[in-house]
Amino acid sequence: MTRFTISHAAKAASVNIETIRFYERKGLIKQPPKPSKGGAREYDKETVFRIKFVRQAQEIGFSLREIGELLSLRADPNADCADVRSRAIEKREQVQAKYDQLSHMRDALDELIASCPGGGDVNACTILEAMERGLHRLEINPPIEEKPREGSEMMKTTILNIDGMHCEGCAQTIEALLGRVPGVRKAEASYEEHHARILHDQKQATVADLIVAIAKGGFEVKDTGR
Amino acid sequence: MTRFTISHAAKAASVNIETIRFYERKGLIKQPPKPSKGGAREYDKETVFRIKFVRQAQEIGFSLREIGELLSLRADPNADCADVRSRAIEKREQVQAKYDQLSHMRDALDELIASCPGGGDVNACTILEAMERGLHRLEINPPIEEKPREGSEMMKTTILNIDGMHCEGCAQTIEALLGRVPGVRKAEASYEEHHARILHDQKQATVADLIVAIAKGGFEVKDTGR
DNA sequence: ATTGACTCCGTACTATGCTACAGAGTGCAG
DNA sequence: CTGCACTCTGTAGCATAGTACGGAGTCAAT
Repeated sequence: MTRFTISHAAKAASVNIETIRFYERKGLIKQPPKPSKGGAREYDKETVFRIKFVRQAQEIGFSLREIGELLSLRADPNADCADVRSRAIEKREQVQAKYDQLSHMRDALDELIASCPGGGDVNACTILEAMERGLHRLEINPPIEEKPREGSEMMKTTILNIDGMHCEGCAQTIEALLGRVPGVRKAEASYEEHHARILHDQKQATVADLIVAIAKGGFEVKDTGR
Repeated sequence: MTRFTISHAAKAASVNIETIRFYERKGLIKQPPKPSKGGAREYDKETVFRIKFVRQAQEIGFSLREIGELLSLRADPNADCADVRSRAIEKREQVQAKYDQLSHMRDALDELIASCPGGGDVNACTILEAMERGLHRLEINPPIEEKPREGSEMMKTTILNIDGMHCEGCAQTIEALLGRVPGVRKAEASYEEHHARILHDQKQATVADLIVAIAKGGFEVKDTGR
């Protein structure tokens, strides 16, 4: 395993030495112990990779606190699976939101580039106009049709058989995931029986919505019970 | 046109009043003049949209300086088309880089979610491992094969007829775009003759590479001149 | 006319994320 | 053994991006 002094590690990760020490103080990376034979601390390549990850995550708009949260996600059997899973799903949603935002901005820039000075599709002259037009197109052609919000409720209980639960915590995760779906009134998941029982308004939350929410957690719905 | 007082504008854009004043001082938004009839300044909905844009752009990792650069891109016929275009292309590349980064992180999170505690594809236990595995997969199956870097040079001059140049500045943009392609030794673009003459190493920069580079600027290659 | 809810302007304070530097120690090359 | 190039520790300074606040003014309702 390759060993680095702090200055080599800094060079390898393209950061200032002081930045490494700063991250150590912040707890983002652990300070390697002083070798018993004396001399300088030895940094390994995993730590260098960690530092690079921090910089990359900053690049896409995460704060050091958030990056700490990302780094603390460990899916090992000793960790609380439900907790890790739900934090990872939350982060995934944050990433997805940024992703959509970037995609929108990229389209706006493309339009702007094509518009100079008059070759463009709708001839947007500023990035704001291009962004707004993008939003407008979304409104005219919504990618997913709105759920009917008005009208009478259609409450129903659905039972879904689920694969992939490994502990009671996973069942709790599923309950949390289902609870967040609009239109779900009550959700109970059982690890022993590998299923979930959901009371939901069919108008707002379809069975497909429930399955999608569960799939987001990496579980698989085998069938709708009996 | 809807008018807002500063407090309404702040509420509409979900920011603090002081933040609006701060952005005014930074030149990100212009301070509306005091109405001649006296009273409070009136903010329009375009300004509110501008503020929201600033927040969104921050969310995806742009600094206020960079956001100022984005906002200053105007593709109107009076602006220097070459300058706007090349700055827009630069921003587009920044956005794309972030986009790729996010996509990679999302994949890593997906793998992590699926791994808890043992269901995953390769069973990565931390986001770092998942990221590293992602990189590794890229190395095994590179999406684009490496260009042969070694071997003798094969210099050649290619002439491309190009549509969409509107001014001498656009020709300069095309030269700049071509100049950035590895393997291009010399590039000359002419607005009057609507073509570009490129001296390039065919081993490193294929004609297809040149066309792609030009297309990035929103221009169209009609044909390879005679 | 007074009160309350604002606006306006300037200045001061804060958190985050580095970056620099002083002063002491350590290891090894010449 | 004497430099020299580092390391280590602590503390101080800096840029960015807000946030707070004091004091004066303005408007509209009671």
